Amino acid sequence: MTTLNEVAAHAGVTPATVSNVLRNRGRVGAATRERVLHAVKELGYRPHLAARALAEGRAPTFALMVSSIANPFYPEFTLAAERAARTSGHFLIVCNTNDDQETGRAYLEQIAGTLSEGVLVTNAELVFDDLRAIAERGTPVVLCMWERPDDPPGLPCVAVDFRLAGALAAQHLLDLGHTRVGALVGSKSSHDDLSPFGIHGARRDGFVERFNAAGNARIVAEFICEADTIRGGYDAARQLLKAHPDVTALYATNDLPALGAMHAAADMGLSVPDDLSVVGITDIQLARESRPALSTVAVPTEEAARMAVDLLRELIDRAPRASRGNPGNTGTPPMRVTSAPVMVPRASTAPPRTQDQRTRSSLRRR
Amino acid sequence: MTTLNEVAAHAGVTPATVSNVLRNRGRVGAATRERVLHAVKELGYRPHLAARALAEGRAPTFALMVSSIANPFYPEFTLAAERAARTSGHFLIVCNTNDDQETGRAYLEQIAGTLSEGVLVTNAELVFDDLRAIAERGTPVVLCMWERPDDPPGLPCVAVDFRLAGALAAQHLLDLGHTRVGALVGSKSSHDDLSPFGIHGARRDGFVERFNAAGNARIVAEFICEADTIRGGYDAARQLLKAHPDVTALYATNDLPALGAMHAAADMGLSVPDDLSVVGITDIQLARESRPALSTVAVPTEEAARMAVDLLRELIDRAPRASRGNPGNTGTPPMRVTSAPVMVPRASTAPPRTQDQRTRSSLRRR
DNA sequence: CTGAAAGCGCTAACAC
DNA sequence: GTGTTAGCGCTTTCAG
Repeated sequence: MTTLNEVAAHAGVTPATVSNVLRNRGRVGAATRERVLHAVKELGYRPHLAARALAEGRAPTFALMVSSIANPFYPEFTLAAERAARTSGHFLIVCNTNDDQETGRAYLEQIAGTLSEGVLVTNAELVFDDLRAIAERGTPVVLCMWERPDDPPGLPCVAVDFRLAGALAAQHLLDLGHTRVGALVGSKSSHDDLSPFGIHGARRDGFVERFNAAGNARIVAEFICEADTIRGGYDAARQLLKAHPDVTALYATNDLPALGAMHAAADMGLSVPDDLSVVGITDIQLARESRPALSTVAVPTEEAARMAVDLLRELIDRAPRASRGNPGNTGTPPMRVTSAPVMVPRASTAPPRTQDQRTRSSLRRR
Repeated sequence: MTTLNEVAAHAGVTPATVSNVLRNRGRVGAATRERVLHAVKELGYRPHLAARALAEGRAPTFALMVSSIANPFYPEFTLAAERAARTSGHFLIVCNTNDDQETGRAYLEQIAGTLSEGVLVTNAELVFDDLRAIAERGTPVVLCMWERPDDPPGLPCVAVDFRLAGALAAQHLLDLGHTRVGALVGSKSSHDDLSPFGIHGARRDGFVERFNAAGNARIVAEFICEADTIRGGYDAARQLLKAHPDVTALYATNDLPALGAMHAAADMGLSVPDDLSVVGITDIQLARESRPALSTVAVPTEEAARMAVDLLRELIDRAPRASRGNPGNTGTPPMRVTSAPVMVPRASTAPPRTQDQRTRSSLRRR
């Protein structure tokens, strides 16, 4: 490994000068600069990032906490976050918590402020208290997909109006003429300060409110999705459809369960969208690629990732290492809100069949 | 931020002692150990990983290079790799190269050996030379999904027998009685020392060889998949099916294109598997979750990830930081081969229709 | 068993 | 413009 010192020796200057030319800091004479650059090239010098991190008091990485990168939403987010992070020379360390509090805690404990300059969190519920602690200790933290702009989490965050997303889904179904629908609502966290519907409370409430506002329509049933997966949606949808065969549409608070609901419908002999409409939330890649393509409320994932990284950087700049350890600015933590979600109608939703169409189709079931 | 020194002062010992108790190194008296531990707890001390990295000459991270984490194979691999890495206290830095040589190079240049103790590479083609350079410089590198066990890359690697995978897919189709099939072969890299079919050469050759070995069967057409995506498979399949409507089955060298082929079939009025069988390779999560579920050759992804991480660690131990800069052991680089891929028949493959069934079905097309 | 001292590779004041 | 001098926080010989 070749070090700054070696380069300096080779160029007949002092390490400080080399450092200066490499980072365009102090003014350096054109001649020496040439000599240094030459030596750098010749020796194949590459700065030791860990050493630099120590000296600068700041590491060139962000930690990104996700519940599981296997859930297709997160790779999309991760990709965007990484791109954004790279613009300031930061690397991204992925931390899969698997929705396990201990794992999340362990990551934060080790990484925050020591190997990572800041922390991006997509699933804050489980480690909320730890995040507060980290933040108070002076390491910037940003919650990346806060679901309720109207209810700030008490930490810096980027919020997406998921209540509106739910409302848009409801409106879409209403517009198509659906009056009896079922809802599959995802719930995993049992964190107390969240709605009884867990982390998808806002998505659920937005849907319910809007749908009920239409006098003649009703939400026939709500079923909890045990897991935010295709399988979870499949199981929940089967139950719901069995218990309430008269619904003409299903709303799911996330795309994966919505996709699962489509499969369930298919397996029960219902054709989507003719017999049953299905609408989800997020617009992950797969929603475009499923058959039929999933109607869903698109959420600005990339924008959220970019905003989160930007916010993180601002926090870092605002609280330079000088003030590390200080509680930092005591004002209310900043919140950014992304642009609004938008309904993306695709092939999984259609007007409900008329009564006798339904009768016919019902006969076909099972 | 509380440092080792502060803990030491608080405990009335010297930093060396604190370090010792924290890492169970030098023998420390039970009493002092207690005192130190107490101080650590009281002050909320957390070791500064960047500082430790510098002092130890080794960073607690691995870099994982992937072409794009958005391709669903990689998250699965990443998850497994992260788990394995954690067992030795390593974090994973994800490096999305987007199949761009410059990006890959930039990552390696910066990270390898300075912020990462080792490099895991899933897609070596583009940065092969750089990897060699890195390795020679003394930073361990492992290629994670080498496709041809019989043709070692000249770098440490974990190989999966993809030729066999192709053969298994062929055998499956043969067993079902297919005699006229099409092949969708993925190709992206144009690296010279690879087959004309790019990085999927082994998968293609294995299939072709086995299929042709059955005298009465033939591969009617091979089409190149421009992109290793659902869309790429969709486009290629459409073309192939249009040009060769008589094939009864499609083989794709990866699951995503296979999924796309199923969609293409659906859009062309062909039912899978009745009119057309489709088989892929890998067995990504999505293969299980598609409708119909995709028949595919399962590749031991998790095992590969684990083996890769293990191998990387061995290389690190073998070439301790003392010998950094030395070419290291000059023998031929180690290669590990995972257990064999296995055919997983699911709903997307079936025996071909008999002649008049086909005629009927053909009429339904368009 | 514990302390003292040197140094990992780099940056950052400040002097010359 | 360039060199000098201190560290960053931790590990690690080597003495005591």
